[in-house]
Amino acid sequence: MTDKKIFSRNKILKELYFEENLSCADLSTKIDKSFPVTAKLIEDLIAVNLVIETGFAVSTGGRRPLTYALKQNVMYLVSVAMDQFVTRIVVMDMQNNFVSPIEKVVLPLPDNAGALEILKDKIIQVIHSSGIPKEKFVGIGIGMPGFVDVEKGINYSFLPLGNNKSITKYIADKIGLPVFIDNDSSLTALAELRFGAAKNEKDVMVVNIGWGVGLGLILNGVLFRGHEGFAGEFSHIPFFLNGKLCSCGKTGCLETETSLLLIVEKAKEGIAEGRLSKLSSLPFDNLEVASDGIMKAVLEGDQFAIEIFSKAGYNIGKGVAVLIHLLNPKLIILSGRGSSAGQIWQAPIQQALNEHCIPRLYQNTKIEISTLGIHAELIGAAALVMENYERIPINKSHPVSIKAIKA
Amino acid sequence: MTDKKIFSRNKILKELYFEENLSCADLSTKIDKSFPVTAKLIEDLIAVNLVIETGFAVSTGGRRPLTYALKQNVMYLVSVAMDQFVTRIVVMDMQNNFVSPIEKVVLPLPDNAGALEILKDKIIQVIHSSGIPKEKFVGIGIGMPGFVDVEKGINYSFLPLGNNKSITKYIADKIGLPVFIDNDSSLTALAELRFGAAKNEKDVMVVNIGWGVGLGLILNGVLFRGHEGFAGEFSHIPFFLNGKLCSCGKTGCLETETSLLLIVEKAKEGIAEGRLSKLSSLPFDNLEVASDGIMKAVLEGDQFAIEIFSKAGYNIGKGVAVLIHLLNPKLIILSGRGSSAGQIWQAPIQQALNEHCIPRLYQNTKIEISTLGIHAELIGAAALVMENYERIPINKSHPVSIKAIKA
DNA sequence: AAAACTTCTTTAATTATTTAAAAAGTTTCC
DNA sequence: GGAAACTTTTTAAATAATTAAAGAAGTTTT
Repeated sequence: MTDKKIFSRNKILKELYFEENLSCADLSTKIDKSFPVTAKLIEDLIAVNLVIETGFAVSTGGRRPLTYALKQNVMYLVSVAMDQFVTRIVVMDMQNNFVSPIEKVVLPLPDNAGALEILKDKIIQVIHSSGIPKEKFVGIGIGMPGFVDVEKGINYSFLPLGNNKSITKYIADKIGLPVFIDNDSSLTALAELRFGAAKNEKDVMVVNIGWGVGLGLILNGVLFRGHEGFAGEFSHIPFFLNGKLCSCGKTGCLETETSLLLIVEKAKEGIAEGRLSKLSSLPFDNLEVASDGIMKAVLEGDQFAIEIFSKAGYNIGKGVAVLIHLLNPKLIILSGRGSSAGQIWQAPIQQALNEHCIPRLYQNTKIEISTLGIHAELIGAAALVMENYERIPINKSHPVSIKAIKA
Repeated sequence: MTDKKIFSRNKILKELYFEENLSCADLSTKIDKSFPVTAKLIEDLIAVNLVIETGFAVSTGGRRPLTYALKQNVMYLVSVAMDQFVTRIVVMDMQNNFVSPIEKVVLPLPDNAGALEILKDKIIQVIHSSGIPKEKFVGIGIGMPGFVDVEKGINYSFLPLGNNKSITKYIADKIGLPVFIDNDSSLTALAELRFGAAKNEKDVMVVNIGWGVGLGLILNGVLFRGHEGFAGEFSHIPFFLNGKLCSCGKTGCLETETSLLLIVEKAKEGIAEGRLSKLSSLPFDNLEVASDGIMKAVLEGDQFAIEIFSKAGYNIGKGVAVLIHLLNPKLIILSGRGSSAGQIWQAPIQQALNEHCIPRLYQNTKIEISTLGIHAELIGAAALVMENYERIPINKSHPVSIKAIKA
């Protein structure tokens, strides 16, 4: 089988990962090959047990097409979602299921020279304890905060490795699987684009509400990363004249007035000042538990919690107004950890848009809360590997590949 | 000749418009066809006198390639650049030369029901007085302010035509040539992308300093227009808490603190307050003359004029800081009318970036002043037609096309 | 100064795509 | 209610494109 054919074959597998049950006609247009070529490739893939027929799709006015899907239990992925404090690792299958328990590791990233090695060891551990043979893994996808160069596999903010060495190469060498990294907000957006509310949409902003306020940009139907891969630094746009010092060293950044970190802080302050609220019993030193607790209180109607969220939401909305003016998106998705607070975001954001947007511009822009929520980054990390699937070099020791090549 | 061949043939003409003197190998990759196919098409184009050989290019280490270019005096374009007050019309050839005098028409757009008809008549007049037979015109490109839907050919802000009828269709029907419209800032960016400082760049922001502050976005190497085509509304992002009412009805928009309109106003105020300056003799009721005069004074070192520009520049810079955070561009080009003030913009903008940008982000972002300047929009309007050249339906009465089809 | 290496051009062989036709299914209209 | 008209998928034959190979022209290296 020629390199080109393998490339097309892998593109079919990739398309079937992103969308189950595609017909030969669908695949033909998606991989940009003619029907005969596509049909032949599918036949081969069925012969080597990577793809199966899944019956007929409903007719759209003509003959019903045969549909195909990836065979189960043949290929797996490792997904890693990191934030500044906690790292989650999980094994996923090609049907987007978690097939191992989500391993949660407390792994603070700032000023942590050993973080990368711990990360590597934990990934190995998760692979081992999954009981799945390593040959069945396609690759490892990792989402992380900071300035990430996707191509070079470097994070300029965290996980230092000396001399700008490649994180992906480091882990790939140690574990023996292809590794891909990206910024956490980009992966959140990728998850939404491929499996969430942004599916099949062209221009979508995914606001990743977490300890900061990240932004993943889907422009012209693809993830936009910018010249050096640093696009989406929503958190640090100069936006307020509040004089508040930001973690980045500047003042007045967007995140000085909105983020889950700020919300936890405000809650802590309020409780200290004696506000009556369900929040009074929260352990404010544990950020994850505290922020989850506040969001739970919001859903239960706690006045104080809602008040804090409304203020933060209004400020996010003002930032979103800037996005709408500059990029005229069709949809804005609120995703990430903070999306657990649900519809509470809608009202204050809409209020901000009413005040700060030209009507013509936001009239046709929807705001939606992610249904992927906290899992978005993990799903995005898996998707990242598969985005690059056709580019993964054929590893001779890779049974999955070998079987297919023999055909 | 099949439709597909005509499509590829037109793509060659298009590529030769955007870049003179391309080799067959260059064209082959650019139109995404094999060498034999491309060679055949070029042969045909030479046979019908649309393309000529232009000798050999310098060797890049091997055999010197034969280069080709568009034949002169065979095809022409009409370019129109509108702002809210003045409209410019000119005939251009395929070598980007103005081949007629630039016709300047005072044509105020706000609340002007008859503007479209005047525009149409003026275009006809320019075509006639150019003395070039209509069959030699490929099409008409028009840049205009406002919310423009490029596909539908509608401007939601100006040039009303009732019932959302298409401006392009209206003019095309009356004149008998294909018409394309776009937002003025988008065309400025297109000109920079194709013929200016953004040539061959991937991620560039073109800041169009005029009566407002427009923005043309080049993302992933192509002009980005957004979901409905309204992207780039830089002027009206909510950015200041100055309480100043903007023309859009909101307060605190970027353009309330920076734009040529504001600069003229500030100059007028200053002079009225008795500031000593070369500006005292300017006719402030004539915006064009006044703003040109102030920019001239800047270049001549007038203190007061420089002071005004520095403040405006700082505020643009603060806005640019937002762009850099969100989109991580490689290059920012200051274009449009205001670029005549030249390098004076650099210092205050850099100052703003120093204060409001994360160093890592703006370190590798350049700021440049456009060399296309005031002509950018006209050049962009011509480029707009040629961008769509392969899509222009073959008009049977079009000698240029007929000659080629016969082959 | 000749050999080795690049790059462009041409021709021939291979490969892929297009097109036409058949098969299977849905909707419409008399 | 059932045949006709319309859709869409699939198959097979015709057409067109790409690729590979070989030759030509020029540059760089040894």
